[in-house]
Amino acid sequence: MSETVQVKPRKKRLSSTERRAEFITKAIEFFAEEGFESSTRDLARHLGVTQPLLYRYFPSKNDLIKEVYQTVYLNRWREEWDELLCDRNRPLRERLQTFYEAYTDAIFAREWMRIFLFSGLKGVEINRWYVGLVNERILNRILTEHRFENGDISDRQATPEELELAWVMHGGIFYYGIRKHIYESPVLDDKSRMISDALDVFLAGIGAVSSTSKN
Amino acid sequence: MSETVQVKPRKKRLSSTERRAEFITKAIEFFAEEGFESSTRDLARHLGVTQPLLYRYFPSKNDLIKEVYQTVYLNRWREEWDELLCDRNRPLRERLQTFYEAYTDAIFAREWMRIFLFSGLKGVEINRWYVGLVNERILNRILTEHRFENGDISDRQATPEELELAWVMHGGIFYYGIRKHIYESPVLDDKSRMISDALDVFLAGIGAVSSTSKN
DNA sequence: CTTTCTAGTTATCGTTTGATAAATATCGCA
DNA sequence: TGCGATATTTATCAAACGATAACTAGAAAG
Repeated sequence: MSETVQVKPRKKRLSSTERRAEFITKAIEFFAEEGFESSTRDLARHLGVTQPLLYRYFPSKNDLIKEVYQTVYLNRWREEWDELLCDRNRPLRERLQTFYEAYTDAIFAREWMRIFLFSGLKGVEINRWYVGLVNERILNRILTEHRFENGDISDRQATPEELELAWVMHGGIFYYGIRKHIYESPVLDDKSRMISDALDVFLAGIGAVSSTSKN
Repeated sequence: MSETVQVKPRKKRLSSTERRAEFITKAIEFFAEEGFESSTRDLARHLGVTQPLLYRYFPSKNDLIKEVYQTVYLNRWREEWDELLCDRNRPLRERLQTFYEAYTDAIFAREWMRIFLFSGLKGVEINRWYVGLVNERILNRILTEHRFENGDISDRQATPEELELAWVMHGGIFYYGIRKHIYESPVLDDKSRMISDALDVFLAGIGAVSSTSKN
């Protein structure tokens, strides 16, 4: 008989922190697909290890989930976007196109979208925090920049109606990601075009709305 | 001692089918809040009965969940909306305002929104079916009616770009419900105003987009 | 009042769950 | 090569899970 060589697909042994990071990365994949109620045994199978090993790296399932949240939510926002949105050397339309293309590149990932909604349904704190971030770092800035570009030099706040309209625009773009990654429904391939149209429509409409007072 | 009267809070005994319907109604409340992974014991507690009783009305937990889906999804669409959207005696703008106010009255309910998203994340068939319904009975009709009102008598299909823009509008409105019932974030109180602005913006922009061909 | 039917409860089964302890395998290093 | 440290597995626990069977109560029919 030909000698059967025992193929060991064993990877190089990683340092403790690297292994931990690998576990979190794969836990994100797993929980994004199966939801956070899935069992630690199924998770361990997805990691290719036994279930009790998880408890050497994380004190409890809930602690692991918290780390998943942290990893998914944090470092998603890029500092350069703050400057981009406020860069008055470039026309607002152009800034918004650049921003939304980069932003949706970052968040329109299956894992991020699904974990965002899973955590939203659970009502966890970090989700609410993120909604506040969108409000302040994106929408209010857009409205401020729009007022500036249209010569409104009063430093008034955006009206609730203006803010709502910005949310409708933002939500319309965001819903493209929901349709694609949650509903798994076909969407227009050309994401840039979708963004472009959404922005055209928004910028054309925002002036009319903010200057109109309805009862 | 004053005689302690045994207060029996027992309701009138319902017929089997009525009781069943009551269980489903309360199961919708429960699952909408806690998710479908929650235990039948917690559900029974919410119903004020013991857990095995559930199995007298439903063969299994999964069968109960299916009935919850059916009840929540079905009969949500009103036949009159089909006629409303296609009623060419009224201006499209007015039809859309009436429709979206009624439609959002129907779906912007905490239970519906949450079960819709829970089931969407699980990828159940009925959710995909509903997305198709929105596509055909709302968005494609809106685009057809818009073409008609603007004198485009060719019976061409809507372009993918036009359909996408309709989805962005619809998604923007829908996202108002997500923010309110999933994120539990404050939204503009005046829902009619939100719809009105979203429609103004959409109808102003759709013409420009459909007549523009970008590479 | 007694009988009958069934909505409802109590008791319990086998499985799965999160978690722990003890045993083993494998690496880094002298 | 052999030793100590640590990564990983095997074995196991108590609690919670979906589900079933056997018992009980309470209304309806005679």
